[in-house]
Amino acid sequence: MPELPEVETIRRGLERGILNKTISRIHIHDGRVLRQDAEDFTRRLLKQTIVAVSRRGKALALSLSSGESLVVHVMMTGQLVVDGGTGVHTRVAFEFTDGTKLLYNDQRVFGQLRVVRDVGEINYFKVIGPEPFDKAFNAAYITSALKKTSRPIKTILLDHTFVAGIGNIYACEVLFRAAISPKRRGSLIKSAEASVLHREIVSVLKEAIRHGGSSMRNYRDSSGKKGNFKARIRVYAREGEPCLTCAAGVVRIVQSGRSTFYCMKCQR
DNA sequence: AGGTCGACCTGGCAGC
DNA sequence: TGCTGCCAGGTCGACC
Repeated sequence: MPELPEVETIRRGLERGILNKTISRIHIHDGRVLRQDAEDFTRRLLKQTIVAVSRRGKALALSLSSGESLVVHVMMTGQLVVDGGTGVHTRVAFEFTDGTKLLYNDQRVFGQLRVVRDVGEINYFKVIGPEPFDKAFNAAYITSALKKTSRPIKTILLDHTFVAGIGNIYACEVLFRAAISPKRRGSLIKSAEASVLHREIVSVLKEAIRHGGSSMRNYRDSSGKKGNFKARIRVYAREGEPCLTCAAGVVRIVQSGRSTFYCMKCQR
């Protein structure tokens, strides 16, 4: 599912929907999404108040009044829906003392929920690279990181140790807007191009957040709504359709086992 | 050590 | 209709 803009949209929705609410009951319909014993999970969450909702990369952390955190990674098909009706893919349901609910739905059961004392216990938080909107993520950082690798730039953008939060859709969109071929080796990216990459990463992600993210299949925000950025997507999943710049056909290739969409004429 | 490739799951869709 | 194979917003560990 979701990449940074979608997870950020969920985070904002949760901030509106469940901040300061206290968990009164937990129903675990499918324990496979838990990364710990169900009993331990429940015990550490019951009677806890949600005091903050934060995001790092594509992971969410709900801070609890106990000082612990409920970390949720929705992976491909997870959804956190406030006050929705239970469906076939509801894996965990949280009830609050005011009678409202938060559902964790997940078709493919790839997502993970875990209560930790400190998010630093989770490997994802240890290895993840800078947030794209952080000062530490800039053209100089990009230039020096790319210099060291021969991997294709598309694969590098997907590597969350390089930068947090970019997934398959936005990697394709960023490269299209930067007019850089997804096949270009990192070490062959010039520093002027690194500046363009930085600018496009920031602008595409910000634009996507403004539009509530992209829904290709499963993504829904915390109120169950689809994102609107799909209408602004220029290459992702548009194989065979005309490039919006030059009208040549958008092509699909496979890199590191994942689909890449791009325009061979506009992206060099 | 850097880079690539399944495995983890369920379900929708195209093609026969 | 019903089967088969392919594809899907991610991440990790096993391998070369």
